[in-house]
Amino acid sequence: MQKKYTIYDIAKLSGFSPKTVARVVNNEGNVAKDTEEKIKSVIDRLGYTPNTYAKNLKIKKDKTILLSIRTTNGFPLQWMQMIIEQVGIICLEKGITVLVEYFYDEENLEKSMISKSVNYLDGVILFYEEENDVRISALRARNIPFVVFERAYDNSVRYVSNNNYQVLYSVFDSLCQKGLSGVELLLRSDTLVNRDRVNGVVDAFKSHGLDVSNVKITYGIGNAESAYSHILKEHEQGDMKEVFFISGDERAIGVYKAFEELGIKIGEDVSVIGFDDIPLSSYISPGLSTIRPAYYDLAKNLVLMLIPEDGNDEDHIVVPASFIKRDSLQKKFM
Amino acid sequence: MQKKYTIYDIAKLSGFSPKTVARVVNNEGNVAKDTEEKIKSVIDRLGYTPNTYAKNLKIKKDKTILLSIRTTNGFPLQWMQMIIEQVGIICLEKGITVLVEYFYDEENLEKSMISKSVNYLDGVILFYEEENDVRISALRARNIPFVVFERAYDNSVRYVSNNNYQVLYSVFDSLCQKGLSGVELLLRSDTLVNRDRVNGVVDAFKSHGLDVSNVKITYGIGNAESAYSHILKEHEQGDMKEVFFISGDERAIGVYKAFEELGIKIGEDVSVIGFDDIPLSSYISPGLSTIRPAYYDLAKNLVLMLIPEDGNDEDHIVVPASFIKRDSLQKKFM
DNA sequence: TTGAAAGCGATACCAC
DNA sequence: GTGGTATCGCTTTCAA
Repeated sequence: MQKKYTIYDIAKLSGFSPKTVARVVNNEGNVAKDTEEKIKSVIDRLGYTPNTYAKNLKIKKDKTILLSIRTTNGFPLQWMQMIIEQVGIICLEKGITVLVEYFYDEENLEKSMISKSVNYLDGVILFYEEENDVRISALRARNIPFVVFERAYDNSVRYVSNNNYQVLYSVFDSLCQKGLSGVELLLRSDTLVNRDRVNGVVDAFKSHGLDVSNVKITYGIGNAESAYSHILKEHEQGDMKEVFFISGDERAIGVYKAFEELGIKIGEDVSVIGFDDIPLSSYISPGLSTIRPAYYDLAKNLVLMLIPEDGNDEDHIVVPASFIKRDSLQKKFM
Repeated sequence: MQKKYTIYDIAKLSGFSPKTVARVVNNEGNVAKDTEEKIKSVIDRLGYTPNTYAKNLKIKKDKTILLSIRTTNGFPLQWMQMIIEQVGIICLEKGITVLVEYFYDEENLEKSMISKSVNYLDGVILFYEEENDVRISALRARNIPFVVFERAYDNSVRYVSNNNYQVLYSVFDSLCQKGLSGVELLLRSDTLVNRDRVNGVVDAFKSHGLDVSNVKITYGIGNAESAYSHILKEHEQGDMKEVFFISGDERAIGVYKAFEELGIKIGEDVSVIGFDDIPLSSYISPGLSTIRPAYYDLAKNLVLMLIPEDGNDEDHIVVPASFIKRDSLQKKFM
């Protein structure tokens, strides 16, 4: 471990004052070309970099945001990784430091950055908000700005979300027009996000004068396995709709496996529609029709909510997603 | 925005000195029970938390590591997310702060934490090291400890890796014993990791006295799409092996799709083996046989290399992976 | 068990 | 263009 140099070391060795060194380091201008070169050469020689802590002590300059990810839902899902990557790229560009934290139980809150670092954090992005989320009360108590991904339970909480209602409405409006008889929605649980999606579908049916009983809603489909066994059971009971919407492309794999075993052809006998458009969706066979969130826009808005640039002051931002048609859709819907 | 309280505010309001407040905040002991209670109540009332920058200025206390992820390889892959999550959980437990950074081109190095924050970082975990990686020279120049995931090009660089050679050797040793005639290895490119894997397979064949020409090596299979089209082309040319090892479960989807179109039955006519054991692998049909890295152990060792606990001083740690047999394996190999 | 005072490494303000 | 100096909030002696 070698000695860490300070601005005073550079000042002494270059023969100028600490303030002038600071001017060079921070590109403040008002420095003679000659002076600048001399100072720079000393800096390079010693490999000096400013001490982050000292720099931010007097006046906080660096921006830092935290991604707080609840992990109780089991395996990390790919859509989240896609947003995280976009957030990372945007923040690198803007010089914002990104922290991540996998929050997995309430007792860990005190170990969390949320509890420890008030002055440190400029904002927090919360994934998987729950009702009465302990993270939110902690953030409020500490006055740390935060934003939730997907519509929040607490309406006073700011969020960025997909246009769940609208995109589902528009997809099913179009399918109804093309003769859709009925659909089953396979969902994890009765969350706000899913309520929006359900309402979109239901309203589309209504707008076509179709009976709402043609929309079958099934909760408890939290992973590919439960999707698989649900379809098998349903087939046995002989109560199947024509189209299956499954909230999460990863889980669609379970639906595919079930239909394959049953000898039912996806894209011919039935249609399957997912949500997320993860990379694998175009490579399973038949290609999975799905709803593609605008990952970059979602990420950008999440960051801007915490570190606003000019006049961003909306509390709720809804980002349009798009429908990607692939072969899992019956011909008549294409 | 409310006023941020300092240790002096707490001292004044509680009637004790800043030092005594510090003793309470940091659980240093040697404080009268009564004093402690009074001070704590003031702290709670005002929601005081220490200023991270001031705390670390005099003597650096907080531990911070950076995950540096190169993104030129396209979509984020799930295995990486699985390691990141484990790293996050381990660090939360240990009170280590985790930064992530998506590094996507050389020019961004100067914006990177690697360049900016010497005093700030206790260590860096590098994903997707390349030959003459600019990140490594920067880290060296700045004397920041780092570790690479998977065997490094530069042998003086510390790394944590899967036991690529050994696990492939052992898998193919067993398959050869059960009558394997030939295998094709579908790989992205000629990296060290893949060389280890290739050598494991080749040595297994040799140890059974089999001709090495039975091991066909194909590079350029970087995603599901290229796997798909490669298999189709190969079938046309009539040059197919019996077993396919594809480096990355996500890409196996392309192989599945191709065989399905060709009417070739995986698990009967051919076998497919992946690497990573991501969640979807058990739900595609037939279930994908694959090699499962010990994600938790990998993560733990990566963290310990940077923040050693007691007597960790190895430079290269190789973590055993395990073979998961599923239905994509022909019966004779089970 | 408690407290006073020096110092960490930058920045900002004001001189020159 | 350049430099002195107080200051940020906490920790660390060292005394009491």
